[in-house]
Amino acid sequence: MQRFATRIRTAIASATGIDAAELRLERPRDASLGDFAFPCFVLAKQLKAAPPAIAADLADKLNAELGSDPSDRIEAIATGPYLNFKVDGARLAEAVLFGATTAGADYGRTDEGGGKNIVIDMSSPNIAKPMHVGHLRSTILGAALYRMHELLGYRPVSINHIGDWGSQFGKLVAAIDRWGGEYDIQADPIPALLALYVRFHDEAEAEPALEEEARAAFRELESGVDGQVRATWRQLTELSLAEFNKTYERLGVEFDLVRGEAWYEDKLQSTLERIEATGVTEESDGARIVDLTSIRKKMAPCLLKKTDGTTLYATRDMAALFSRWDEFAFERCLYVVGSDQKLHFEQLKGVLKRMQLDWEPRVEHVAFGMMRLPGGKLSTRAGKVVFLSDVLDRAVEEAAAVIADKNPDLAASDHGAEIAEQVGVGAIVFNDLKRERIKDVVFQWDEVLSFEGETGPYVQYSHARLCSILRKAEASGEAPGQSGAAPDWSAVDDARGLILTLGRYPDTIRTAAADAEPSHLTQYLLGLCREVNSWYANSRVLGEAPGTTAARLALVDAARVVVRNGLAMLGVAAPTEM
RNA sequence: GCGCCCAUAGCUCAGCCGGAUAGAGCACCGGAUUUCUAAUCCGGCGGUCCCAGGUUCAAGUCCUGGUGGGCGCGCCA
Repeated sequence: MQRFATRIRTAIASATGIDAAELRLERPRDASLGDFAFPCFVLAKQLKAAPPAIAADLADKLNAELGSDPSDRIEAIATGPYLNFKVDGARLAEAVLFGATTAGADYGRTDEGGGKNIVIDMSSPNIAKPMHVGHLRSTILGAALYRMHELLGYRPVSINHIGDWGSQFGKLVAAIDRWGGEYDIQADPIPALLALYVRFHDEAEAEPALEEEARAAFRELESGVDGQVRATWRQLTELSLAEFNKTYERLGVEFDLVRGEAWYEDKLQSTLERIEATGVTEESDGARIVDLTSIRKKMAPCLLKKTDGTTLYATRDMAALFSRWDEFAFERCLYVVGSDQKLHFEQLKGVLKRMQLDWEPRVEHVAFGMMRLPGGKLSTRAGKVVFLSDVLDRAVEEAAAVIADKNPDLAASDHGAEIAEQVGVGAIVFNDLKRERIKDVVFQWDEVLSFEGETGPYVQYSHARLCSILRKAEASGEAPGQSGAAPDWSAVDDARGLILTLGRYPDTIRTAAADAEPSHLTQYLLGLCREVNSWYANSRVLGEAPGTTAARLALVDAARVVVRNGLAMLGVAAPTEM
């Protein structure tokens, strides 16, 4: 695939004198026009001629060169101001289809990352609070970016920056001291802790002494004393992590490092000194700040130390950032965090800029839009949340019902439950990665539980159908290894667009990773499946002339590989039947 | 008040860092199954690409100014 584009580019380059690297080939609006397109407008000024004339002229010149090898011919066709190129169909099919199937799970793998580190800060739930639908986005966006970078030869490092520090732990400890006995924290920790947290806020309004107890508890925690408070904190952390892990397992997500804010506790002092040493800090209203108005007019300063000398969120994040740079010398450090924290990351980067650290551009805030309910914002304290586990459970239930309806034999078999899990969870994950990450989303049950149209199950179903054809080919003795027939590539002439799409998979991964935008991949998969389904609705694969069947099976197999790989990148299972 | 982000079909969204006639899904209407799984496919309906200027051979895409919505704005995280 790449080969054809390169040949075209070098040919244009030698005919026009333009650097081949600067030439960008497009996709013709209408696939019947050709496989690649080059608009000639850009040459008009230089050659002092009208674009259509240039196109016609270039077509003649290029055909002489690109057509020289009759067995690997590329045809140049001038269409108005455009120069379109049509690759030899058999060559294209062979190169793309065999390329994908022989590479298999490694299709699209490159070493362009050179083993460079990509730090991905993702998920980051808060201890003692439930994971809700809002946490899903960070987790699966981060996981998808992880897999894509890995495929491109980078060495990703995922870090779960658990929210395990801060004044809210004082509140929790105080609440447990008071009413802990009334709740069964061990049995079902998260709801119990949530209830305690909510109760603290309710009762603290009437009883201010509670706030003081909370502050005292947090002071003890911060002091480093290994007493009762710390023991409680440690226990809370362990219980919560065990709960989170259940969800991570269902989502197929793992972390290289689980480092909460507390992990950076002993690095705060050195971090402050490091920043102070560059002379960018100053005193303001008794607090220690870094002024950022030189970065952007009226930008709020970064607060590093409160009046009372204690540290803040930004201080701890700066400590984390330096720690990560020192440890990994990352090529990119991706913060997969909601767009509501945009300013916070601009401030962190602003401090790096003022310190004149040249690696500042490598720190990127991969912001995503807010999840809201039809009634308004999510709020843990107000109880306006949709628990992630409930969403997954309901989706799996729904999937089981659909399978029982559409495929009763499968539902009754050993793996019926397993496939329901894969389809249900897949629907949720795919749905969340479907749109551009920056867009806000309103959580709607009927939308996330939809299995038709542009959904995860649609893609999974397409994959299952392809697998089914391959299974049947095996049974009838028509599979490639069995029949031994040479593919007659003219039998897939009607699938040109589809073949080109398959060839574009590696590039899709590349741009999705570069833009930190997995939706490029979900959209690609939806388009690919639409093309595949449409194609085989009209083209019979099995039982045709051996050469025809061989060629079409090659297409089916390549499509199967690409869909399966793409889903794997997203963390969505690809069942072979459903 | 200030800053950042978003705005494309009734609804939810694509639109390949400026190119050819703006595309899907849902919903609605109609059609396809003795055929490799109908979670599918085919057709129809549906557009002042928020508004006004500007840049350009070319603007949904870039710039400026508005409008509407979201988010944020010094001792919370």
